Amino acid sequence: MTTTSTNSGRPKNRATGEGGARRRGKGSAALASERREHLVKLAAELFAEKGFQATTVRNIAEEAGILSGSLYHHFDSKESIVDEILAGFFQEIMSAYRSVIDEGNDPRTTIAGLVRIAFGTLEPHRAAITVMQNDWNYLKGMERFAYLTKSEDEVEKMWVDTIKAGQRDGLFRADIDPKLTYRMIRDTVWVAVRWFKPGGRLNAQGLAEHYLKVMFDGINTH
Amino acid sequence: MTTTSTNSGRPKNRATGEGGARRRGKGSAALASERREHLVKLAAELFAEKGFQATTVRNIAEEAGILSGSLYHHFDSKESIVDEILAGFFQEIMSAYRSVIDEGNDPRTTIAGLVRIAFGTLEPHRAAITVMQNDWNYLKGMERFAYLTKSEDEVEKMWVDTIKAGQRDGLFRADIDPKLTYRMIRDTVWVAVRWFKPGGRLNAQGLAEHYLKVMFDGINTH
DNA sequence: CCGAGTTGAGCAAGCGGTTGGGCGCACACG
DNA sequence: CGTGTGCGCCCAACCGCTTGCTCAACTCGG
Repeated sequence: MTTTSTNSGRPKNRATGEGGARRRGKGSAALASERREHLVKLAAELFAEKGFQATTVRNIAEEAGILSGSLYHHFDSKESIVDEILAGFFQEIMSAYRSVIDEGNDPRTTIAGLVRIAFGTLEPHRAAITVMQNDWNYLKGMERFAYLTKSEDEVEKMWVDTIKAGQRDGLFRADIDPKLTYRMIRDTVWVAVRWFKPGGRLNAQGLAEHYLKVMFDGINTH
Repeated sequence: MTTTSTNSGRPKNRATGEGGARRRGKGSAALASERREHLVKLAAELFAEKGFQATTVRNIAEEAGILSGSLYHHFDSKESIVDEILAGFFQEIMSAYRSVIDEGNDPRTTIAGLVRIAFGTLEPHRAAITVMQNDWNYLKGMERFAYLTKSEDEVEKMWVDTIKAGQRDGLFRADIDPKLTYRMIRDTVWVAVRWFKPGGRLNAQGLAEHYLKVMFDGINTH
C-alpha cells in the first residue's frame, strides 16, 4: 500500500501566488552566468528536437547532468527559458532586417538582402527557429509572449512595404499579392530548418542564392 | 483491493490486434464506422489545433461528449487515432499524384498538376496536414509510423524525376537543383496550411494559380 | 436477453515546480 | 596563517496534479 496521498484539504496556493517579488534583483543577470547560457543552449536543442511542450524540465536537467530542482536556481520556470531563446533571436533578426532596409537600396536588392539574412539565421539560430515554427500557436496564446505577435507584424510590414515599392517601381510583377508573396517567402525560408543540416551539400548561403534565383526568375527557361 | 493487473508480459494487442477482421460481417459495420469516423475527425481538429502530444484523450472524449474511457471501445490507443488520420491522407494524395503522373503529359503540365493537387488537399485535409507538419519529427521516430518516411521518399522521387525530365526537355532551367526545388515547392504548399482560411479572400485553387505563376516565372518583371 | 456503448472509479507513471539542507570554494578577518 | 562564513550550485524528496489507459458494472435499443 503505497501512500495514495489523495488530496488532503490543503489550500492550493502554489507558486507565483502572493508576493510577486520572488526572484528579486534579476539584475544579477549582469553576470550573465556562463552556466546559465550553457543551460539555455542545451534546452534550446531539446526544444528544437522534441518541441517545447514535449520537453520536460527533467530532460533539460538530465542533459546538463543535474537534477530538475537545480534548474530553478537559474530560471524561475520552463517558460522563462524558452523566452530567453526566442527573445534573443527576434532581437537579432529584427535589428538585421532594419539595417538592410535603412541602406535604402532599390526594392529588389532590399528583398534579396532580407532573404539572405533570413537564411543566414538558419544555422546559428536553428533551435530558436524550430521552436518558433512548432510551438508558435501554443506560445502566442500566452500574454508573456505577446511580443512575438507584435514583432511578427512589424516584420511583415517591412517585407510587404518593400514588395509594394518594387511593384510601384516596375521591378516586381503587378499581378502578385504582396502579403501572400511575403508569407510564401517567409514560410519557405523558415521551414527549411526542418531538413537543413549545417554540414550538408549546401550551406545556408547557397540555399539563399538558389532560392533567390527561383524566386526572382522562376523555374522556367526563358 | 482492485486487481492491479500490472503488465504481466501480456502483449498489448487489443482491437486491431489479431486478424484485420475488425469490421468483418456485422451489418452494423457501416454504423460503427460512422461513429468511429466522427471521432477521428474530432480528434484531428484537436491535434491540429494543439498538437498531438498536447492533446489529451480526455480532450477528445470531452469534445465528443463522452468520457475518456469510452474512447477505448473504438480505438486501442491515442496513436491509432492519429495513425488513421495520417494514413488516410497519405493514401489519398499519393493516389492522386500517381494518376497525374500516369497521364503522361509534359513535365511542366505534370508539375502544375501536382501543385494543384497539393493545394487541393489543403482544405479537406487541413487537420492531417497540420499534424504532419507539427508532429512529423515526433511521429517519424516511432516504428509504427515508418510508412510516413517511406511515402515521403516515394513522393519526393515523383517530383524530382519530373523536374529532371523538364530540365532534359529544356522546359526548366538547368541551373536549379531538382531536389532543392522540390523541397521549396513542397514546403511552400504545405506551410500554407498555417494561415490558409477556407472562407478567406482566396480559395485553395486561387492560391495554387498564384503560386504557379510565381514558381514558373518568378516575381520579377520581364 | 444480448451486446455495443458508456460510465466512473482508479492505476502507475510522469509532469512542472518547491523546498530544506549540504557541499565546497572564495574571501575577509583575527 | 588558520578559520569562519557567505554563496553559488546542487541533491533528494516531495507536492498536487495530469497523463494514457484499464475494467467491472451499468444502460438500453433491437
